[in-house]
Amino acid sequence: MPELPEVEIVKRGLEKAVLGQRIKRLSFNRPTLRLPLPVELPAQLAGQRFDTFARRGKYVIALCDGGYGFILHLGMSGVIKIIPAGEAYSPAKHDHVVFEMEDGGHIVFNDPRRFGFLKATTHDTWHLDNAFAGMGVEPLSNDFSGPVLARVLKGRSGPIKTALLDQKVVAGIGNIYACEALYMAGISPKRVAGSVQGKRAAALAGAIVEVLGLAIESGGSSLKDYYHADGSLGYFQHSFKVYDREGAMIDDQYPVKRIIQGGRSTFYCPAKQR
DNA sequence: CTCCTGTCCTGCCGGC
DNA sequence: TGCCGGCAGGACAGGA
Repeated sequence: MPELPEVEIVKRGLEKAVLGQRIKRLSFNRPTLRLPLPVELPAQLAGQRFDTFARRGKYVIALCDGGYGFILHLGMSGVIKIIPAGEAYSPAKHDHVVFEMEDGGHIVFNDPRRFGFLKATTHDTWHLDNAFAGMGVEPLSNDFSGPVLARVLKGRSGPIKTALLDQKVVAGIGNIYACEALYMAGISPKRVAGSVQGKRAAALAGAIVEVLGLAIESGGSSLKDYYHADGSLGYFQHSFKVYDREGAMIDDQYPVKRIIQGGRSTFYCPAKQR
């Protein structure tokens, strides 16, 4: 579920809550998520301070002053919960990873479907991790533009919607924001990806930047200090134009349709997207 | 290379 | 009320 905006909010929330704070203890409540949890990590991180949080695509990178750290992916259903110092932490179902901070606060990774994972890494090597090999341009960086998008789409014969979900094309876009950006740009999800060039590519790049930026903004502003009352980070109220709105009317007359592409739902408004 | 399918796992919702 | 099928925001492997 978490796409780039939600992951960005998680990263900012962690910065706000525990940057510079010392970890007292890290514990795992099961041996494996999507990948085995790194058994060496609790010993590496005990007593260390968080000194860096970063995001690349849908990944959060967390590093400590001792040089060790981890790369986190929230999968489909993962959330980070922050329980501030002074509040009691009561373990909940699917709390798989628990950081107990020196000040008494807790950071918890909860993931019912267990598609998420956590990998050990270091300050010096995290950027070399396989997770980032071949990953596409960061859409909110200065490196992203219409011409750049046009270049990575060139020659692709599959539909544009499916291409946008490929993390090698653009980093961090998932099913929701692929649908929303295509709607905003007026481009049909069924259009051949390679035909999104020139003006269309510029419009789509602009729409991607806008829709991701707005989502981060609304997440940041609608969350008190970036976390919910229950402490969970990573979800916030969105208002989507087409996603999950099959049958809704655009301009009171054009219905939103749902189709399947690459085994996943696509929502779009045929009358408004070509 | 690109594309297509299946798979991992739990929870929730709608229909009967 | 309960049971069952379908579907869910992701990513990767394997085969064509």
